[in-house]
Amino acid sequence: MDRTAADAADLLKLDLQVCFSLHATARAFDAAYRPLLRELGLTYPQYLVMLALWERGALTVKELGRALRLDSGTLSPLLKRLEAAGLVRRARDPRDERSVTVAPTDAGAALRERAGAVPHRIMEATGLGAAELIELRRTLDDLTAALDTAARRP
Amino acid sequence: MDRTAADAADLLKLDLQVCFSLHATARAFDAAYRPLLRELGLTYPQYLVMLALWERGALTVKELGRALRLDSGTLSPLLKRLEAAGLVRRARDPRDERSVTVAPTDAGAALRERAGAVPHRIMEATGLGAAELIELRRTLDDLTAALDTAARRP
DNA sequence: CACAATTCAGTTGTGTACAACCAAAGGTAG
DNA sequence: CTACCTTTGGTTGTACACAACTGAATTGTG
Repeated sequence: MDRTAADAADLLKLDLQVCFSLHATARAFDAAYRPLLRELGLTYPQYLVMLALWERGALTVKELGRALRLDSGTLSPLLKRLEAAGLVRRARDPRDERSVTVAPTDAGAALRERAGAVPHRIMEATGLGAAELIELRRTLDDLTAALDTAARRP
Repeated sequence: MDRTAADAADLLKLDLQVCFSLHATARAFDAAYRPLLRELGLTYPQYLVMLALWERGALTVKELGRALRLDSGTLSPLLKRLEAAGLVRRARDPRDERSVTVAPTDAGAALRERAGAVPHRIMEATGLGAAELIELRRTLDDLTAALDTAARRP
């Protein structure tokens, strides 16, 4: 294989390598969060839901799904586990019985204090500065937007 | 809240936002691969296994796990599904009966041709050039390494 | 040789993640 | 008012992903 052919083959492998690296990093992040969240009795997606509720008070399942990019098939059982743990309350909206409003209980709100140390410890583990993290986030969001757009025009 | 306090709060949220963006991008990549791989009857992790086998011929479960960063609890059922689909063959290594060697069948090898178009179509969907993809991959790999190192020193 | 420690694949249990489908509630055109 | 359509949350089925454990095979050590 000559130089040009080798380069072309490498190029075709690039997307795969990026996708693979992406999954590896996502799992490494999970592994970093896991022991910290374990002390709170939360998984990472459950932590995301609690963060959204701490920030915005009460949300419907649909609003949570849009904010976290998760569908009802993922959220429904997750929210039932959080409810069973006594951290959130679920109730049909009286004005639209199709909607279910999710809100933190007192115990769920109290958990916020104990969760305060998590972000700092994770940021340390990344070994990156604020500027680099901001740049990375922008790159990832742009990439997600491009993939979403491509998915809608097949 | 004054400017400095707001900046500090934003900084603490950064790791979360990066981690969230990371998961979102990983899922967007999955969604981009899904319809292409569906035609081949593969999921993305199964595609990764087949790529490794196409490249290197035959690997033990342990070698696959190290290459793809997956453990036996994930690989065992995945490989059984690939075997049930007739794409790979599994056999105990006669020289070490603990090891299981996985190799593509003729059908598995033949699938490589049909998979040839996948990388190009994904790369188009990312909307990124080679240089940007290379840079992103380097950033992600560094980040994974930093998180792995931090995980080993708690 | 005997026997403890290690390696390797597999199993079980829990928790995402998504597609496909369902039922109830609400809205709308006729 | 009725028939249709959309919205919303839920359920089912399939497939990762990992922790914890099991059991067989191998290796190391006295």
